[in-house]
Amino acid sequence: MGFLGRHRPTVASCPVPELPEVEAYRRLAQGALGRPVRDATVYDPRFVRGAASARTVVAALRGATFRAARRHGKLLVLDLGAPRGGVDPGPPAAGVPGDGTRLGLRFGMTGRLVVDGLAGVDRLLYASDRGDAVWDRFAVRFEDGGRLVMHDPRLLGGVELDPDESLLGPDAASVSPAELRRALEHSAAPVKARLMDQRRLAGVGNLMADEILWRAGIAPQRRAASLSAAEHRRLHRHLRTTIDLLLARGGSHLGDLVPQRHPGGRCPRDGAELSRSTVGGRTSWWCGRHQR
DNA sequence: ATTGTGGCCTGCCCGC
DNA sequence: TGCGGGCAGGCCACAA
Repeated sequence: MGFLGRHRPTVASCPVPELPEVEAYRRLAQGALGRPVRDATVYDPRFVRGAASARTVVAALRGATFRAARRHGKLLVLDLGAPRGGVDPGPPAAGVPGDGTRLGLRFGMTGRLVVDGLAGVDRLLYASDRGDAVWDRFAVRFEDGGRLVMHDPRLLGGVELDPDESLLGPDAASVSPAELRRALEHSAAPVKARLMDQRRLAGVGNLMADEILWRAGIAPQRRAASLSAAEHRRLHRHLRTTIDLLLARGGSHLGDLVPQRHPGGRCPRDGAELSRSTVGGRTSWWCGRHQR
């Protein structure tokens, strides 16, 4: 141990919560549907985001049930059903803030979801593997005794009552070519920054952006508006196939480029040493030989 | 309006 | 051996 680059690939072999991880959490959360909530606990008030206070969030949950688990980009939305014996409010109006019918879960970088003791993702990059209850930030206790827990050492995630889903762009897993083009055209920003802008396109984080651009052969610092029609098509194709691949493999860290995102790392395609720089405020790795 | 920057938050690993 | 600093990245406030 100790020589340059030895530890980094090891660390990078653990997932960061991006779209594939949140999709795994969504499936996990389906196991929480239809079960009456006995109580909810906010262990750290900083974990509650948005206008509603921790007290309001807890009040909205007590006696309710989760009726659906949806994913929009990296946001997991749990639709709240009526309290037991109450009048069902009917289908929720997605994107309407303030109606008290939806609970949004964000995982930041180190957040994880645990339902009845089962984690949706085995390990997290930069998150401790220890399941210390110290880092439980929010929990829902069901009448049947089970629990839904959000665990987040760094508090970069959070829960929000009635998150404004209209602020999110189209979901990256189903974005159409025209939608992707609209997210990129006329922009002087680097194409990578635009891909990661959740208002334009929801679901792509730093690791996936590097993987997608590497596969598409497009340099991350290229101005978004400078992409040709052929590059738009190529980027869309690789965006969709990369997401499908990572969903199938089960994690955003399971791309081909990710293991090489460290000093001395080489392009898996042509063997060139990868370049590193900051693009869109994030550390970016790319191949100067084939990404143009 | 768009685009860029820094701060939040903690664990880990480095050099001193 | 301990300590300080850099770094990881999603998201937000803020500046230009």
